[in-house]
Amino acid sequence: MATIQDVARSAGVSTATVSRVLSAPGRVAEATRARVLAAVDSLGYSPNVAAKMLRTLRTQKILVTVPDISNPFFSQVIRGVEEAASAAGYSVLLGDTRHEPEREDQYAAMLRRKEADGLIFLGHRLSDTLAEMAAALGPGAPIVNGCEYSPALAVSSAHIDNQQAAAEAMAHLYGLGHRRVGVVTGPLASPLSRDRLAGVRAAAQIAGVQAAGAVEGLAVATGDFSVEAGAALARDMLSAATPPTALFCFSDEMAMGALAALRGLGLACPRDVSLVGFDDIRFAAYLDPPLTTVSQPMAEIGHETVRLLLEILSGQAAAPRNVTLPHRLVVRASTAAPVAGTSAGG
Amino acid sequence: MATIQDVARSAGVSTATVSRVLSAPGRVAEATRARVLAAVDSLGYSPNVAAKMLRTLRTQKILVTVPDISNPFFSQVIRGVEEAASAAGYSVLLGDTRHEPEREDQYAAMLRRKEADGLIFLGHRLSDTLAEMAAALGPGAPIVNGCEYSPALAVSSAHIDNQQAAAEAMAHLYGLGHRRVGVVTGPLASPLSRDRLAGVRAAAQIAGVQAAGAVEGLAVATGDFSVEAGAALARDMLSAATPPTALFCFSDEMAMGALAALRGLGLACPRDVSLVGFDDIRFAAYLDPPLTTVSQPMAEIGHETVRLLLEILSGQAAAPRNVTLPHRLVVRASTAAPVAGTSAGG
DNA sequence: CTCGGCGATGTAATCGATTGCATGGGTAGC
DNA sequence: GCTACCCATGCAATCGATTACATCGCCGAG
Repeated sequence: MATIQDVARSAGVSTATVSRVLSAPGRVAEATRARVLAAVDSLGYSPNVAAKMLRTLRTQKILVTVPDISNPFFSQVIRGVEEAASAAGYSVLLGDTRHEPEREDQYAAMLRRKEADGLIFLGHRLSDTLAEMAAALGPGAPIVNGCEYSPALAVSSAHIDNQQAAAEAMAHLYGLGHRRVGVVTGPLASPLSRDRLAGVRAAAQIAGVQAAGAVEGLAVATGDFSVEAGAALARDMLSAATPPTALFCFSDEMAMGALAALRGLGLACPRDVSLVGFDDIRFAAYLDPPLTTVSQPMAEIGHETVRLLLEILSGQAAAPRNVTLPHRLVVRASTAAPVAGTSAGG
Repeated sequence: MATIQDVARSAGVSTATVSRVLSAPGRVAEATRARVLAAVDSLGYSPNVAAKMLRTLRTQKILVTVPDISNPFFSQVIRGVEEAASAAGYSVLLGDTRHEPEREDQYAAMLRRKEADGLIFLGHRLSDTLAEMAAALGPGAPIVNGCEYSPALAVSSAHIDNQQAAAEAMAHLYGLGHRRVGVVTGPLASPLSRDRLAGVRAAAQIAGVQAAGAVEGLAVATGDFSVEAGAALARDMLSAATPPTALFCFSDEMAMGALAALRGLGLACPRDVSLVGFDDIRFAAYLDPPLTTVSQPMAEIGHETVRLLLEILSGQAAAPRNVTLPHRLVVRASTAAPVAGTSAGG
């Protein structure tokens, strides 16, 4: 491994000059620069990152933590992060927290030890020590939230308008004539779930006013975004005395579970039960029936979080920015008007 | 940020002693050690990784490259890698190569620059420069292959017995009475696909011998593991003059695509077409019908690759080891005996 | 002709740890 | 009581870059 010393010797200059050629090419004379560059690639030199890091306190690394990397929604966002990061000359340190606070703390410590220049966390949980750090450093804290937006944490974030998106999904169901809708949320500790639930309630209210008394109610169950939870909760809801005619799941994964559950109960989708998911993961269009869902721009969320982080790292961030990216309700075949007999109209 | 100097001063010892307390506690007297440790946590000291890295040439990082992180199979393997790595005190640098050679080279360069102690690559492609490095360093090269096994590359690896697994899947279909089977492979550049195909052929031959002339043939199409490819290729195969009565896809994703395609053609699974997938991703059991598939121990593959890499890094590896982990054919509802009329027996 | 100034380059301190070698005190063996 | 050795610890070189400051030569203005 050639060092900067070797290059300097081979080009007949000092290490300072070599360093300048590589980082501030303008400050060194044309001829010298050429000589140095020749030496650089004849020796195949590339700077030692550890030395550079020690000196500059910059790692060129972004730490990305995610509650569950095997969740396709997150893995698509991460793909976007990786893409944008590597385009900007950063590498990605991956942390799968598995929803465990100790692991969150462990990764938080990495950031505090400056093993990465910044942190992008997907999901809503930020370790306490980092929350303090964010509060202390203000907009300069190199921490960005992806997918979620927690007003309590004063950090930049990239996400969709979850409330609005959920309201649209519900409006779609009400528009089709559904009156009893079951909702399978994510953990309510997450603002994202609460926002969506708020959207759901707002839509229900509007629908109730428009068709006075026609909305019979909302069954709400709290899931954890997994197929298994979707299946279990959908089964419960659909086994109730007056089951909903439509189900809205806060993730496509849960919708997949719900689909399996309703089949298990001998019900058909959308004939007996309409189903709406959330995320539009790659498989949503390939389910049977193809899933109506809220499409999130996953790659774009990833890109945007990186952009926000780089903005902070370059010192240009005056205040946290919360970027709302566009979502889209994708109507496929899993939603339809309820069969007349089923809808016990008020 | 407290440095080792601060700790030394505060404990009234030299930096050498502090360093020894932290890395070779046995070599320092009880009383001194206690004093140093007290100073360490009163100052909240933790060593600067860049400095340590510079001095020791160890990064405590593992680079993991993957052709597509958004593929749930890979993301589950990565989850296993991350888990084992972090348990061993390593962090994971993620590289999504997107099947692009330039990105592979870019990450290969990271390893050569020693930005990570070792590389785990999922998939079959290893950049040329690293292949040379592996050849040159022999078993000492800190490179491990996950999921795949390429005899040409003398590197350690963790994977299942793909040939055997594919043969079992085919035997299952033949055992049910299928005679015309369509196979949707992955890219044949990958040994994994070739191994599975060899298993398929071997099984076909055995079935042919056992039930003389009964096996009418094998339609083989080459996919790329994606839902889209699965859908397109299945559609083609099933539209043939004498379509297969069963399909074997080399990934669950492609099987999902195939499922959608056959429904699109008005066919039912398993009544008209049986379907076997590969991987047993989390969703396989939730499809309609639940998918018969070859289950791979994804987390375990991840763990094992880390174990192999650590073995190399500790200098204990005398020769590359290729670890075969157990797979399991999981029979669910997507496979059944072909309907009599459909099977145009010889 | 001289001096100020600037552009190009070199010198050397510095980042924060690790570690080979030196040192000094204590102990055991004879 | 002396020597030899060992254990605990300190000293200082070192890893490979960056960069503030010093230096040198040259040019143009007065």
